[in-house]
Amino acid sequence: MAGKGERTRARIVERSAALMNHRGFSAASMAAVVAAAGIQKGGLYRHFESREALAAEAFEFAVAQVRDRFVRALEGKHGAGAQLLALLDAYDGAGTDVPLAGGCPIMNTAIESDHADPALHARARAAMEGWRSMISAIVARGLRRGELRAGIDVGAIASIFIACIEGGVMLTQLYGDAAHLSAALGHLRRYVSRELYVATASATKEPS
Amino acid sequence: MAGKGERTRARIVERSAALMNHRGFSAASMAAVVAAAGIQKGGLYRHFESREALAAEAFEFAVAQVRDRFVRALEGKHGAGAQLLALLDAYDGAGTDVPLAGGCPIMNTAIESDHADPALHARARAAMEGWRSMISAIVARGLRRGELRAGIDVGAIASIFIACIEGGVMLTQLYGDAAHLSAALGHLRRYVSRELYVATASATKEPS
DNA sequence: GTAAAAAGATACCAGTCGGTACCTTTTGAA
DNA sequence: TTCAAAAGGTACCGACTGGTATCTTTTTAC
Repeated sequence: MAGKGERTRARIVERSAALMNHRGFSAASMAAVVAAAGIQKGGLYRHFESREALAAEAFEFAVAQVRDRFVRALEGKHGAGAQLLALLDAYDGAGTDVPLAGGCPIMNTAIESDHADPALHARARAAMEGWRSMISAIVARGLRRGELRAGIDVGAIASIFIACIEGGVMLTQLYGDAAHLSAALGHLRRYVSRELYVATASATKEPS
Repeated sequence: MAGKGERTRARIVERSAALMNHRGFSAASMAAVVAAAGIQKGGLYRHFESREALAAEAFEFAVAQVRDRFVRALEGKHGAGAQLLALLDAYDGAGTDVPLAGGCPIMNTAIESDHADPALHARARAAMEGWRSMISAIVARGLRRGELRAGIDVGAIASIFIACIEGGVMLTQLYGDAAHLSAALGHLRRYVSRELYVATASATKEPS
């Protein structure tokens, strides 16, 4: 049965993550949270020490949801080029899916918490670091295997990828038009195939 | 003398713009605003109908400050390539300058107001549209004059530019490290010179 | 210099914020 | 079936929110 309390607690985190990614992990009021979670305040505070603690868990949940999406997208992909392209493909149509419905939780929180909530800001930084290291690892491995052009800056490429993607997500959220994210993703695909690739197309098929 | 009231009003807008670009145009409290402006609430509300009206003016002021920076950067530059590169150059060291100290006000507001403040969201969209049309106009003129490669998508290039820049600004704000924005700007510079340019280097020097 | 008008300060308002004490209901092991 | 523990609901708290009525001070035209 897993215990009713645990199920309720999980439901609160899920609903809070969705609500707070839209309204802001700092900005969303407890009144809105309890309404979305289908519970009263007295009941909610039995499961969480404070609003801050709930916001932290909801943020980590939202980040994990997005991360899982991209980890799944990498399954079965072995070449660095194929993995980078798989990450980009994973964004197509992601704008309307649950995890990314309110935009990227890391970017949202990075901007919302800047100069306002140091604890949340640190969480956003840590989450972004995970996202960066995921891309950096792919690029670094591709470099070691000679699949990607030698001499490129691993950290800079991670920054370029994330900057372009996050900016595209922001524009698509702002205009309600997926064309902006598509343009950014298309640009990165061309960047990968024209500037980073050194191996032939077969490199995307043969592992190691 | 310009009237003491007008000077006070201008001071309130300036200080509010700086404060709200850090704390959020929706999130910053009136208590913080009046403290930053050096005035009491009763005095402030003589100049502004409501908090919302002040936030709107502060936002437009912040946007105008940033826009002016880039309009100035374009002065004397005539070729499309030179203008695009001048825009990118204008970002170097801009992270610590007053207008961009809290990040791009358009992006900040786009994310903060999403699903929370429709009026502010519309202002962010309008401001972004101005930013987009500035870049689109440069690219379109470059196309007409044969300076840029034919067949490129003007709107898509504007999206790519803004996405990459805004994402770079966000990363630099998040980490407090200008390297991320520099990587994004360097990427766009290479993109302009390798993918967009069709004319020789002389095209950057001879107007029309 | 004077007096009216503009500008600013003080002190308050109702409503909402996050949070909690306390009571009722539900759960689940014996 | 029983009953203690867990879970949830109700009603409240002080602090803070945006906003305003009212009084005092400063500015400015004459």
